[in-house]
Amino acid sequence: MGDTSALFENDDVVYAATQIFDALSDFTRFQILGALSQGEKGVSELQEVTNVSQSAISHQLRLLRDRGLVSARRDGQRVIYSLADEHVTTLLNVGLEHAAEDAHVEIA
Amino acid sequence: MGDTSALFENDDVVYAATQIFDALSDFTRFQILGALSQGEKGVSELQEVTNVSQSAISHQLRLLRDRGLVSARRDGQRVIYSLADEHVTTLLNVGLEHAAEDAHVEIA
DNA sequence: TGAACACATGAACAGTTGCTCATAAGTTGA
DNA sequence: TCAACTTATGAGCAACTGTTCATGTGTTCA
Repeated sequence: MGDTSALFENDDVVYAATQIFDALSDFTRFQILGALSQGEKGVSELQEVTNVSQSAISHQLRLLRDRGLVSARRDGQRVIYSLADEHVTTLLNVGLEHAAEDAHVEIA
Repeated sequence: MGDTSALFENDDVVYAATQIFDALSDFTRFQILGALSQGEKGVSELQEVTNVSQSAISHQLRLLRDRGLVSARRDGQRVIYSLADEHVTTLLNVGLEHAAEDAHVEIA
């Protein structure tokens, strides 16, 4: 890992970092991204995972699309979403691991 | 890194992860944590770094204390804050690196 | 073409967030 | 003890967030 200390002085970079973290800070979005980290999925599949309404999912997917975290392709009537950024997988895993440690949950 | 995929099904762990990310999702808090990642600091020093009011800093420090991300000790009139959790440093760095890459900023 | 299906979008609303302002609380030296 | 200094806190408020509800858009198949 490079020396990141100088990056703290670059407001644009700091802001961009906060935006990434913000995307991961909501329960529904985290679940969506978690599901997508295990493979691309359609909206109805994501709905099963998250247990919120179709509309709510779509709104969150729009936010994630706008921030460049997921990308979409159409397959007939369905729209298939996938992670647009490998970075996200890393952050999800690091965040989960740390949360699990704090909560004393064993990692396989 | 262990296999984290099972953790996505543990709502408590997922929620804990979102709370960590939430702490990192605000510009002021990110600056505070960034400054602290380079060593413990008093409130007035943090105020210089962040350029917001003393009250605003204190409110954010309270949130970070409540979430267990920073710890405080008194030194005379001053109160010295430091990171309570090594995890945070990792996340700050990973987030910054990724943000810098996205923004095509060179890392030393 | 039209009905059925899958997803997206806009408005509206309650809940939350981060700030300011005023003030309180803790510490030191005179 | 009191004034000066540093930090913390509560109330209040404008801005933002995540959801629901209603409806729109795009696609398939008969």
